[in-house]
Amino acid sequence: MMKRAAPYDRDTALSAALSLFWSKGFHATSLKGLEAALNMKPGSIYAAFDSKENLYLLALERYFETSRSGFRSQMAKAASPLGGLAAHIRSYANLSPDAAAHQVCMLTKSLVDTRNTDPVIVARTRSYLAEIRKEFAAAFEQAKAARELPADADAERLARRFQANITALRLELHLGSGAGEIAALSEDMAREVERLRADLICTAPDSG
Amino acid sequence: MMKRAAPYDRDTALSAALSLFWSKGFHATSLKGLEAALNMKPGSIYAAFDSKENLYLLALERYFETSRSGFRSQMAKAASPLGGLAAHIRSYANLSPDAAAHQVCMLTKSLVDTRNTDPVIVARTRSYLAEIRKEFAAAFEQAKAARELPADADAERLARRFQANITALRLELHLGSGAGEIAALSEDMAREVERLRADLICTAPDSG
DNA sequence: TATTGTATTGAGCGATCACTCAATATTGGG
DNA sequence: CCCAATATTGAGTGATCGCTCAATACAATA
Repeated sequence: MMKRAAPYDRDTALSAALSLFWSKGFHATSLKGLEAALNMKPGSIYAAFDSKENLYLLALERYFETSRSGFRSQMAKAASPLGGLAAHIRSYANLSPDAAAHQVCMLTKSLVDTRNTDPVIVARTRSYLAEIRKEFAAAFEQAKAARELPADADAERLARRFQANITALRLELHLGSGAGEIAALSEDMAREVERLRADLICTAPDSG
Repeated sequence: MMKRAAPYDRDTALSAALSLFWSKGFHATSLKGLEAALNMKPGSIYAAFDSKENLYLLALERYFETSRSGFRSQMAKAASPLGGLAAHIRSYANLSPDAAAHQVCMLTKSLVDTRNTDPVIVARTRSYLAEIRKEFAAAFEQAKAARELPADADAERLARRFQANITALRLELHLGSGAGEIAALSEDMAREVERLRADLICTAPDSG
């Protein structure tokens, strides 16, 4: 006796759920909205995903996996680690306007939305943010190995700073600032990364 | 015929409302929660504040006024404009742990929470963020006037960058990172401001 | 102190919330 | 072609949502 095949596509459904949660946040997303977005009746949703919270967690996981693998493939294409990190920042400034409005980091949104209301989601969000930061730190370590960075550079610290920059840039996109302002901001951030190169030195000149 | 005096303190009530909205966000804050926080019955709340949305807007206004005047008095105490801006950043790293957990910028939270659900709140939030940025830009202009910055420095651009840094730093506080990590991040940001000083030059040395 | 205008009260409104489950539809195996 | 196993359905659950309003308590005048 074989199981009946599921007539819904789990990946499509999760993708639709992610899109809605990303847009409205956890609390402002209703089951009614999810029913419409997933094209599923409440019973099917609960049979497939157990609860609204669990569906959110699954969508968040999907977001995390997609983000991380996207970053990895961007880095694989880069000429150098630091070049890849700078290019990653600049890539946010080149998004189409409609894609740009979408662009708060889902993890940031998740953290802000549920920080004092849903400990389970917060814990998961924290760990994904840490995973992404580890990814950044690994890239800075590669830069050290490639002698792009001095051997005593603190990869963890640079990674946290880098992640803070990305977060702020994406919030600015979410805010809907003009393309020129976004370009200037991302350029400032990208150059901050490039200025770390070991062959550049900052000095205080002699006074007078 | 005189009016009966209101037995509730409007300032105390707004402060309590702000605290609750700040903690939970607009959507996750219920009237029941507000009744408890303000110690008012639903009828009184609606007589005094019209609607949940309007109460939120009033609390947000209060937050904005407090933030701006706090920044202004910090700057008034500073030895120099750039010094004041750097000190402002460092001040976030010196908060007590319980105050730190509270510390997402309410405007950031407001933007993320209501971006696709409440246009009225979003519009007000945008304008407050712009007002704060104008405050930062004015400080950078003062730095130019005091010859701390070169005359061709772009105050608007520096202000946007500064605001992005503050936003990211406060998100990191909200995330609950360790005191050491927060201190390192804020130090990186504060030094970025100080490095703008006109008497520091970055050069690329001769190769070899 | 009686009157009058206003502030406060809180039960309860219809709508919507997340969610359930008995009934039904659909499938592959025998 | 029928049956057993599973997926889907959607009306309906109790709880809670934001909010209202007739009733009540109160303070200032006359």
